Amino acid sequence: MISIKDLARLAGVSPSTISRAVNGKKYVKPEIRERVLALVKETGYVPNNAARSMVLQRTFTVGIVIPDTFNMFQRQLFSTIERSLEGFGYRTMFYFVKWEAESELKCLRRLKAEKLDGIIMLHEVTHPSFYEYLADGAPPVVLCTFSREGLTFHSVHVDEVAAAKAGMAHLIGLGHRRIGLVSGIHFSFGAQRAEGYRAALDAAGIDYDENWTVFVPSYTLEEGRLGMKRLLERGAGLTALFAATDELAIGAVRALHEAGLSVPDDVSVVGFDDIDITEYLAPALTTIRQPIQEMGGKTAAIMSELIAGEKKNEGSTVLGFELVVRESRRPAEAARRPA
Amino acid sequence: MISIKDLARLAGVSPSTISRAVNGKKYVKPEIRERVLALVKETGYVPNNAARSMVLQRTFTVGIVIPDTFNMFQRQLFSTIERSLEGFGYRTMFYFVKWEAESELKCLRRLKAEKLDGIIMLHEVTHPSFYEYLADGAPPVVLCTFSREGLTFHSVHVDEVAAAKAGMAHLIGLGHRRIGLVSGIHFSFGAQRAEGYRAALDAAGIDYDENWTVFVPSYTLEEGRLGMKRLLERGAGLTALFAATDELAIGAVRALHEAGLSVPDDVSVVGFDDIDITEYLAPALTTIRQPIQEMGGKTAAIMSELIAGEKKNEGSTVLGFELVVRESRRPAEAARRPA
DNA sequence: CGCATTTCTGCAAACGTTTTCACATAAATC
DNA sequence: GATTTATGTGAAAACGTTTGCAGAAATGCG
Repeated sequence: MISIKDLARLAGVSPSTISRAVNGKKYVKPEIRERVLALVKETGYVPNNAARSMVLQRTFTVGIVIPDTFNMFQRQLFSTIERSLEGFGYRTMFYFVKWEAESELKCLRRLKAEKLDGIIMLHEVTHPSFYEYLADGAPPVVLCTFSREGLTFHSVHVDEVAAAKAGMAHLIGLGHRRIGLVSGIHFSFGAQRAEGYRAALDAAGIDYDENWTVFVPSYTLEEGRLGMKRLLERGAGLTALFAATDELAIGAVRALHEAGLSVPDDVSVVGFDDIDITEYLAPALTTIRQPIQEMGGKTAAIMSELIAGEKKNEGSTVLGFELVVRESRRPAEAARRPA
Repeated sequence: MISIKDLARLAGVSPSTISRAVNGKKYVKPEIRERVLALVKETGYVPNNAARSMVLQRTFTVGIVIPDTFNMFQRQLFSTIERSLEGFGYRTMFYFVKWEAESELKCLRRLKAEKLDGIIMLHEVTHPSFYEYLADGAPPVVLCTFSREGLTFHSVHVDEVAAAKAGMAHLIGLGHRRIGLVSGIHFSFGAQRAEGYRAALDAAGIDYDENWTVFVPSYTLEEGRLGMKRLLERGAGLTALFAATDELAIGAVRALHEAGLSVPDDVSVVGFDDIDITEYLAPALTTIRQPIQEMGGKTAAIMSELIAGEKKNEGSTVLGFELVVRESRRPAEAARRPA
């Protein structure tokens, strides 16, 4: 692998001049610049990142911390962020972390070992020392899809409680009274969406029954299926289900089918996120759309401003959600065989 | 951010000793090692990666090149590889590349700028200079999910043609004769699966009709839908469809539904890959399973051996596939209304 | 033409590690 | 007790860049 010194020797100039030519600095004689650039192309020389970040004390790289089991929503989101960040001239480094203290600490060590320009959290870590680092020694931070009260980070997210309420309001508006919930025990959005669920029932004057809700350990297809099975075993006579994510909803629909029930003829289902696949399902899923493009773009833009020092490292950006009505719901009176 | 020198001053020893203590080398007095390690924990010191890779001339990092539009199969695959690589003590750096020469060249530059220990290709790039680099100046390379004839890289993949033939044989065995194909124009697997499709028809003595096949520009849900729509417009009376990926299959099923046709009552559908969601769909998708765990594990293992210098940088590992029969197919005589 | 700018160039220091080498001390061997 | 061997330590070089500084050459201006 060729270095700047090799190139300097080849071009008959000093490394300093090569550096200036390659980086498009002023004060390089045009003919020399040309010669150097030609040589660069010919030899395929690329400046070594490690050496560069060593002296510059930065990497032009933004770290993205994301659960290693990231769901389709997060997948679409991080792609948007990555593309957006690229537009701002930043590279992206992914840190997949598991739901374990050890994995979080490992991630933290890796974060510290790099001179990142910024960190985007797409994952709500739990270890206190992680937030300690973020608040203190770390480069600029943006939390995306969640916020953390009491801490002054920038965050970009929707109003989860209100969004869940809107989904529930839709079902209630269709005449449903006995509405189930499948949510997860992890991440604050799980609790917030459950809170929206309850608030909507309260607002409609519906007596809340513990039998209607189930909390699963992760937001996967399989957990959605298992959660719905548990709900079915209780025989609570539900005519509708609110799922905290589209994945859970898809799993739940499968469980209903396996039990011989139809969606939406027997049970209506509403999901959350509006991932790509929802509109290709049978039935296409009614869901709450999070504005993925906007979220990703905004997150990247804020990060860019933060790095440039044009913004203070705090503030909350709350984006709008949208109810997307598709095929998986039907008025309550049409429900033939409740679950 | 604290450096090794700061730590040396705090501990009252030289940086050399700190380095030895932190890296668990011999020749450090036990009590000093203890004192240093305590100090490391207290200060949260983590050695700087750039400086480290500068002197070591390596990064303990494997680069993974992957399409920025990676599908669910690739998503599951790279997670497996990442986890596996972590087990071998390697970090992972992702390079998302678009289907454009410029994007490939950019990726190439980034690859060169880093002193990676190895490169795993989950994406079949096209630019000649990319393969030139891989063959020449690059660290060890493993191609995963495809191979490249004439070039001596290690590759891990299934026999695509045989796998497609197996899927087709299943449909033909069910009595289907008029079988459509939706595949893509990019990546060699698109052509290979189409080749298997044709070979199966030939073997069964079925006259191949150009109207039965369509090639789409990418392997997305939407392209599957659009591809099937085009097929439907031709009115070729198909009783079955073979899709080159599960995503295409899901999109195609949607198109059939939109046309008022039932899967599998009117048209049987077989996909390829066996991504997670296939078994949760209605109908659950019959498909060819690629052994994702095994592929990822094998790829990581080979990479690890390659880095350790225990293996030559060539050779092909062909893994087995498996037909997974689910609900999306039915004997041909049962087909009520062909497409 | 003489002087003040401006443009160009190279030297050397710096970034934060690891490791070789030389040296000092302790332990083992005879 | 003298020699060999093992253990512990620090100074210094090296990795590949960028950039401040100083000096040289070219240019501008009266």
